[in-house]
Amino acid sequence: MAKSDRTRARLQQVALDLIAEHGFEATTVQQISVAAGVSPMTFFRYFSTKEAVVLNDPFDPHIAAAVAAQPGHLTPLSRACRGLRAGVAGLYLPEEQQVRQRVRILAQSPHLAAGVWANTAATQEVVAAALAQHAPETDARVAAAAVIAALTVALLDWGARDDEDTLVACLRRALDVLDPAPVKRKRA
Amino acid sequence: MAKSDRTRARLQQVALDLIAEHGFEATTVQQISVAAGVSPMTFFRYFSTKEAVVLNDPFDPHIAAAVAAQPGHLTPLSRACRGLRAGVAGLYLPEEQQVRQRVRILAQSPHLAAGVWANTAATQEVVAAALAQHAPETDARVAAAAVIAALTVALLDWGARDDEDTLVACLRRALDVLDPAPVKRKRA
DNA sequence: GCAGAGAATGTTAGTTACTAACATTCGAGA
DNA sequence: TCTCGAATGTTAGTAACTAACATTCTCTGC
Repeated sequence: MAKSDRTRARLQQVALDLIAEHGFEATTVQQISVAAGVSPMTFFRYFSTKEAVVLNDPFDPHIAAAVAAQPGHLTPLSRACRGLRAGVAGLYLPEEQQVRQRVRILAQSPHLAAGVWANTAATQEVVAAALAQHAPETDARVAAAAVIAALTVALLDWGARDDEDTLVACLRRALDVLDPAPVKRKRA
Repeated sequence: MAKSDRTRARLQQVALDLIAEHGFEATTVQQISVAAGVSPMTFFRYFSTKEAVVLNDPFDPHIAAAVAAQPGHLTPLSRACRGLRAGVAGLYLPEEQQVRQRVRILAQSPHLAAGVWANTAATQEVVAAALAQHAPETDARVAAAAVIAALTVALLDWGARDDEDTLVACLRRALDVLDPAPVKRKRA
């Protein structure tokens, strides 16, 4: 592992610990850098903004393919939901508890929650592009935004709770709210 | 009109002009204040952040009542959409062109677009609360978020375009994407 | 018209996020 | 060991905000 990777990991770990303890706004970049034994400048070389250290999009653009693969005769919303369901199903989360810890931080600061939404812009675009093959562009954008918003809210909600619910199940339920057709036929 | 109202209006007008011309990031609070003949401190007394001068939520919390009035046997998504449709129908926009000018500014900066979403938090909550009477809370939140996201994207999309489309028609179409049942029966 | 009260604004001096330009050290391979 | 490039530091600056306090307006009652 290169030195830079270690520094980045150390910065992020220290940042998450401090923020979890004192809150996002109350934690300064200076504190983080000092605690990581590094100068503030170095922090910004690894994370372009303070938000970036805690924000990282769990949605993978590869789901666009899954969306595009859905049959074109469905409504844009259904296509998006079914595609996302397929994408979510393949989600591999090695350390769910650590993910939850981070999401918890996000859920607590409205400022960060807005950042999460902004961070999904790329995902929204690819989903919208996939939908636009069979629907007007505006409709595609609207459907994509609705689905991603639903997943985002479900994610934050999951982070705020403290039960045994699994993230994947939670996301699936969110999709069911928008597209209530999880019919699993044994055979057509 | 009190002096404070005039100052606020002047600051906002000057800010919108400058931002429309040079962009949001490129316009400093200092420039705005000077152009308005006032000190930067005064700017912040009227607008808590630079964003606030351009951000103001067009969604009125009174729509919560319309949502709550929808029949409980429908799915949360349908209830939300039908409620919002009723709310949007009663939308009165005196100066649609000025609204569009402002929305155009919002649509151009990703940072501001995220702010718009954050600004809808209050509306989301009241819609979710109205839905929660007949659905699990998480489902209610998810449906509310999806619907508001759809309207937000439709709003920004409308601002980015330059056609003769009216905002209300645009919002209605967005709702149709999520709840394709605008059936207008003559008589039951 | 005028005095006083309270609102509106200014000044000063900070803190924090972030950037640019340039100097320095560190680490791995020749 | 030398050397080159990566990693980091330093310095100096800009811009968004904030707090505390001083000043100037503006309206109201006399």
